[in-house]
Parts: sequence; C-alpha cells; structure tokens
Amino acid sequence: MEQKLLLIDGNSILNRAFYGLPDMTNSQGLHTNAVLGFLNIMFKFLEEENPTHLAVAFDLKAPTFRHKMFADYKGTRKGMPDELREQVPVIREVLQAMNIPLMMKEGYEADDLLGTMSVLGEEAGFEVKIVSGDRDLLQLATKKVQIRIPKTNRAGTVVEDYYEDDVLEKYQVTPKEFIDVKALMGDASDNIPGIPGIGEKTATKLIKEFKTLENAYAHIDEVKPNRAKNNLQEYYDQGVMSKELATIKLDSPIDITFEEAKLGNLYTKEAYHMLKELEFKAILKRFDGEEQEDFEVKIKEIVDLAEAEDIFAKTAKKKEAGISIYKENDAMWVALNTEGEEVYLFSCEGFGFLTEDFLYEKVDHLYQKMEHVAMMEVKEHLSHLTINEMTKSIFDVSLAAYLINPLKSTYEYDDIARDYKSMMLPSRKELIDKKHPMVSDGVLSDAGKKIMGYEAYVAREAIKPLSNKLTELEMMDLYREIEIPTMFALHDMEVRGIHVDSKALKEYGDQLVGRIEELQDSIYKEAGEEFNINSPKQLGVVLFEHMKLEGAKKTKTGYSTSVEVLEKIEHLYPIIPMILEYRQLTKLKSTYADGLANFIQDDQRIHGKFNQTITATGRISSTEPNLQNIPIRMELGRAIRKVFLPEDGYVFLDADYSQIELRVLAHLSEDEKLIHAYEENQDIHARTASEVFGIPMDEVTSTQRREAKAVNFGIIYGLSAFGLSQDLKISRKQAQEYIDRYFAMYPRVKEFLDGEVEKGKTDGYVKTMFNRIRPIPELKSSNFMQRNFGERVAMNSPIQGTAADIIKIAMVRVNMKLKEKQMKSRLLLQIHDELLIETHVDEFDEVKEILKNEMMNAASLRVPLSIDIEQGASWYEAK
DNA sequence: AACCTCACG
DNA sequence: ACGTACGTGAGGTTG
Repeated sequence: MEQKLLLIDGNSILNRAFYGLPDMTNSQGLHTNAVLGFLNIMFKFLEEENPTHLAVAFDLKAPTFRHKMFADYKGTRKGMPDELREQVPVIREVLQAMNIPLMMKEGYEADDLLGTMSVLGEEAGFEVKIVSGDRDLLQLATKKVQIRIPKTNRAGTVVEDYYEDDVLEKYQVTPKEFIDVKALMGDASDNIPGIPGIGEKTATKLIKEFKTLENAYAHIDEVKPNRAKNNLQEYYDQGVMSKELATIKLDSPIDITFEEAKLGNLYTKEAYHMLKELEFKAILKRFDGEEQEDFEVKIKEIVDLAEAEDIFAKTAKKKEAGISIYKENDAMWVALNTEGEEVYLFSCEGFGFLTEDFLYEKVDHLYQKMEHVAMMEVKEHLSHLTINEMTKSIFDVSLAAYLINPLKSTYEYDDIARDYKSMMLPSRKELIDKKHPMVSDGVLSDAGKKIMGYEAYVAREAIKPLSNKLTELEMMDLYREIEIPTMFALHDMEVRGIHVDSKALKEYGDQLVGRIEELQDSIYKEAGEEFNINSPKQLGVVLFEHMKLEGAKKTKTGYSTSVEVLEKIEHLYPIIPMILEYRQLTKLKSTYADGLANFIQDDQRIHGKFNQTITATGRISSTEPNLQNIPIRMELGRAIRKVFLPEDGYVFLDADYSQIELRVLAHLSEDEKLIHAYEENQDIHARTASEVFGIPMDEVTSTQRREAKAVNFGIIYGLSAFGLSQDLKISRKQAQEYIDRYFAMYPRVKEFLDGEVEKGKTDGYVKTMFNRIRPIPELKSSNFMQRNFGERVAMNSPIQGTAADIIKIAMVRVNMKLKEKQMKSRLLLQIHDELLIETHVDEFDEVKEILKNEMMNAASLRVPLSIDIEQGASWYEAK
C-alpha cells in the first residue's frame, strides 16, 4: 500500500479556524474557538485522506528572517489578537498529547519546514498532502504533492485542491513560476514588496512570456507595458529580494523522522484530559469507551410505599437535599439525592403504590423540615407545592447560577456541573433524541433516569459552591429578598393569565386583511410585477434594480429595505408608503392578531411565560407569547389593546414609573443638577434642553426639547455621537457638540459613566444598586468594536439593572400585599416599568393606594420615584 | 439555523 | 479606519 503523508500548516489553519468560528471560551475563560476549529479541520482531513503519516508545522515565535527584514518596510506585521495568541500553545500541547510530531525550528517558517518535508516525503515515495489556508504554498505542488486549501463559506467548508496541473490551469503558470509572479506583484500580508505598479495581471503576463524574473530583466527592452518596464528596471533589486523572500526553502533542517510521523493512537489519556478541560464534548466522543469515564450516579428505584415513607422520613432529618421532578401526561417521577452519588428515584408510572399527590406532599414536607432543598427551575413546580415567599429552604439552582453569571443561555445540570464542580456530564440534549425519548409508553427511559439522577445530584452538590459565590459577591440578599419572591410573583401571573376577547381579536384581524389585500394589489401595480413583498431580498431587487429607485443601501446579503432606508425616499415614490403600511399591517396580523389567538386557552385567557434567567441586566422576559411588546406607539397597533379585558366586575389599573432610568441615573451619579430637577418635579427634558442650549426653561422650543430627550436617552444607552446623530438625523459633529455640552452641564454624570467603565475593566463586571452583577468580557477584547460595545454596556447595565431591581421589588410587594389581604384583585403583567392589575371594583381605591405606596417606596433614592396610574375597561383605555 | 425586520421598555 | 446606540421575542424568508 502506498504511504501517504499529511502535512498541516499549523499557524495558518489555526488562524483560519480563529476567524472562522465565533468567539468561544471554556468555563475558565480560556479562548478555545481556534483550537476547536483546528481539530475539526484536522479530523476532517484525517478521515478524508486516511494518511499513514502526519505532522504539523508551526512558526516559532522568534521573529524570522522575512519579517525582521521588512518589519519597517510596510508598517508592522499585524500582531495576532490576544484571544488567538493564548491558543497557540494550547493546540501544540493537544497535538503533542496525541503523539502528533510538531515541526518547529527557530529561524524557519512553517512554510520552509513544510516545503522541505514535502520534498523529502516525495523522494521517499510518499504521496504528500499539504493542508494550509495560505496560497503561498502553491509553489510546492507537484504531481505527487497536493496542496489543499479549506475555505469556509456559508454552507460549510469547501476545499480547493491543487496538484501541479491545477495550479497551471488556475494561474496559468507552473508552481515554480508562481514564485516569480509573487516576486513581481508582491504580497502585502507577507511583507513582500514586489515591483511597484505591477499587479497580478501584469505579473502573470510577464512570467508567462519570460518564465522568470531574471529572464524578464535580461529582456527588459521587450517588457511591456512601459510602466512595468521602467519599474522593473528601477526596482529590479527589490524584485530579486522579493523572489528570495517568496521562495520557500526546501533544504531546512528537519528534526523529525518519518518513523515519528507515523500515525499512531491519537486518543491518549493525556489528550482526553486536555480536551475535557477545553470542554470539547463533541471531540471527546471520538474516544473509546475506556477513556469515557463518565461520572455515573447510582439510581435506586423505589415503588414501595412503606420504603418511600421511610426514605422521606430519614431525609427530612438531614440538612440538604437535591431534587428533580419530572412530569409527563399522567405520570410523574421524583429523584432525590441527600449524599454521595446515591439517588432515589420514585415513580408513579401507571398503577404503582406511589401517587403524584403523595410525592408532592413529601417534597413539600422536606421544604418545611430541611435547611436547603435544591432544585432547578423551581417556578415550574410551584403549582403543586405549598411553599411560598417565606419558605427559607428554597434553593433554586438556576436562579443562583443566573445571578452569578447572567450571560449564559442555559442553566442546565451539565452547565452547573461544569462551572461549579468541574465535572463534564452528558447534557440532556446528548442523552435525549427522537430514538431515545425521556419517556416511552409511560415508562421513564434509561436516559430519563440518568438525567433526573444527574439533576438531583448536581442540585445538591451545587448548593455550597453557589452559596459561597453568592456570598462572596454579596448577592445573597438579592437572591433571597428579590429573586426568590419574584419567582412567586411571576408564577402567579402565569397561572392567572389575562383575558382576551377572541371574537374581537378575530374581527381586528379580518379588518386588517381587507386593507392588506388592497395594498398588495396597489404595490404590484406600482411595481409592474408580482413578487413576495415579505421577502426583503425580492423587495430589494424590485425596488432598487427593476424600478431603479435611488437611496439603495446594501447589507451583507443584498439591499436593506428597513424603515430607515424606506422613509428617506417615502416622499419620492408612491410605492414606498404603500410598502411601509403593508409591513405595518402584516406585522400586526401575523404576530399579534393571529399570533395571540393561538395562545388563548379554554378559560379565554392567555397564560404567557415570564422568564427570570434570560436577560443580562436582570429584567424579566416574556414568551409564548411575548406580552411585553404589545403595540402602543401607533394608533392602529395600539387598538389591539382593546381586546385585553378585565373580567366582569373588574377594571384594569395600570401603573408605570415615570422616567425611572433617568431617576436612577440621578441617584447613582449624585449629580446635584439632576437631583434638584427631580426634587422640583421639573420637566426633565426641557430642563436638559435649557442647560444644553443655554436658554431659560420657558424659551425651550419643542424641537429643542425633543432633541434633549434624545440626549437623555442616549446617556442611558452609553452615548455615542454616531447613535445620537442617527436618532436625531443630525450630523455627527452636531451630535458630539450636544454630548459635550451635556457633560459640561452634568459633570457628575460624566464621572459616573467613566467610573463604571473603569470598574468594568478592573473587576470584569459592573453592579446595580442591589449588587446584581453584569459581567462584561467584551471590555477585554482586542477588537475595537467589541470593546466599544463593552463600554456602552458598562454605562447602561447599572442603570437598566437598578431599574429592573426596583420594579421587581415593587412587583413582589404589590403581589404579596394583594394576596395577604386576600383581595380579589391580581397582578397580571409586568412590562419593565409598568404593572397591570386586574382590579375588583370594590377594591379600586385600596389597590390604587397599594400601587402608589409600594411602587414609590420600593427603593429609597436621592430623588423621588414617581408613577402614573390609569384605569380603564380595557388595556387600551388604561394606558 | 441565520438573517432581516419590527414590536415593546 | 473601524461601524454602533441599551435590553428583549417573534414571524417570515432563505439556504
């Protein structure tokens, strides 16, 4: 069998992988995307080529000949970003752990080592494949040496392959001549100067004609065009030097032998442990069973009533337990862990002796007796438990983990185990698929048992590390006093739901359809063709190519057809306002009219979900459906609020904070002017206008007030001149002037914002008034944009987050007050700075008092909190 | 699944 | 020179 040698251009592939994959870190904060990408590419080629030998070449860090020589020639070679730099030693170690030989030599580039090795390999009778992201290596192609260049585009990875003939076909020169082409045209990225004025076209033409640089010079009189001739004459020395630089050395010292490069067992213990630390789960799967030392819990199944009683009785005497509850249809399971790896699994599948009520009662009892009962997502189980805001033993693992790092997308047991116990467990997603469901035929599957076992075990194991971390970050009060009670308020809102008049909603939708069809016809007529107006792609082509409208702006994939673009040309073409209206109406129809209708339950109410572990700032999020983005700004959309109705005998009371974020800013910054303005209950936007424009309050025009309002908003968002200029449609210079003047008038605000950015940089996170943290990894990024973003986040998060804390407190207190007093009125919705109460008519005044009281006193700030309350027979009227 | 667009605070 | 306002969720199209 023929021997095959696979050579990998380490730096080049690592580089490709780094830029090809989104930023990624393991739980230690080590960047890992380049290493993962590299390994994936390597495995892909190993599988495709099935080589007998393998080696990877790297540049050594020391500056090499080429770069030293031209370090000043064309600026400096771009240093690699830190996020990539830290991954270089990692991939080397991983490869070494896999027994893959590395070729590295001071004074030689990876290119030179690859070139030399490929020549040696070919001479020794190998078929040679070189994998690189770099076209420079094409000069190494022969009939036996193939250069393979993987390219990532959308769709996946495509590989360009080059034997000698392929180079000739694509570039019209042989691999050796390719060097001369490069000597003429130069290569900025490689600091090869080339000959000025000669680009790829001319270079190729000259080399096709003269074969080499030297020969072209020898026949300088025949060189055309004139510019090339003159420059070649003048810069010939530079050309010779460029050729030298462009030539890959084929006589470099090679430290490894073919014997060493022989492909052996990649899947070593060391490699396994390294990959585990890198948290490359998918790659770990390649390792054989022996290496898969997956941690397993010992599950003991209990179906006997007496035994169950006994276990729960004994458990109740202990301090801590971890529990997992799973329900599907009529069956229900409970996993319980109190120590070690032993997990009891109680099931009431079908006709067991254990019942659902029994198990919930037992769990409830544990909450009364034990110090800590740990579970994930406790809110999902509250309907069956009697625990309440006062229950001290509730330990919600998901909530605790969210507070410690609110940036994660999931808080499942495997995430918790990895982050707080350094354990790599198979995830729910890995254990469950279509072939392996959680439950089949009413019986909990092996995968299901495993998952529940892990959940109970991890929940208990996580109590200490999570508590310690919360204490260390001084977030225990936030957890106990705000988040746990908030969980109950959210659960109450989910259970209550909000009444929607489905008939009125249907009528609203029907009324839209008529107008949508009219608009569609007019648009087709205007465009002179029929197309899918909902497709931005088709719409862009119709508007800016077929109809040749001006004002086209491109996005990555085509033309932008966003409102900002269309509004600019709204008055020039009749089709544009039609499209804008069409967009508006179809949005209302699909997302709201039809969308909401799908969620109306048998009780004629929509029971949306309120999520507590989603946002980075501590806000609540709303899904299935989203009840926090029901239209209000435009009248037509706002009308949909007429279908949200209180029950008979009730009215809506809607209370919202007035400018809570600006008030928070006044408090946090301690700016006396701002504080004073709020103490005096002044019109804050007019006041800002007066300060910024240097005019008396009563001379502020409406335009000036509007602009000042935008500045105030901008401050909260982490102001940029660009953003403000966009919003106000003024020049960036003008916007910058507003900002400068604002900060001159409110110096403490400036100090505060700068201070937050500083804190973010030193601590890695910023905090709210109630110690909620928001980590900002972007502040450490080497990417300008990312860092900028991080700075804005550092300015915004303490403000938005503190406001979120305050309304959570108010929400909890209002909800508890209504429950304590056993009132009929109930809290239905929270929309960031607003609470909606379905208020019994007999309780109207009392509820209003409660709202005022609890909302205004939720936090004590340097400025008063102020609220607006409205009432109505529908949400529309109450706003 | 990614992108665009747009609804809200 | 870079290309941006902060925080969300959903529907439609397209690959």
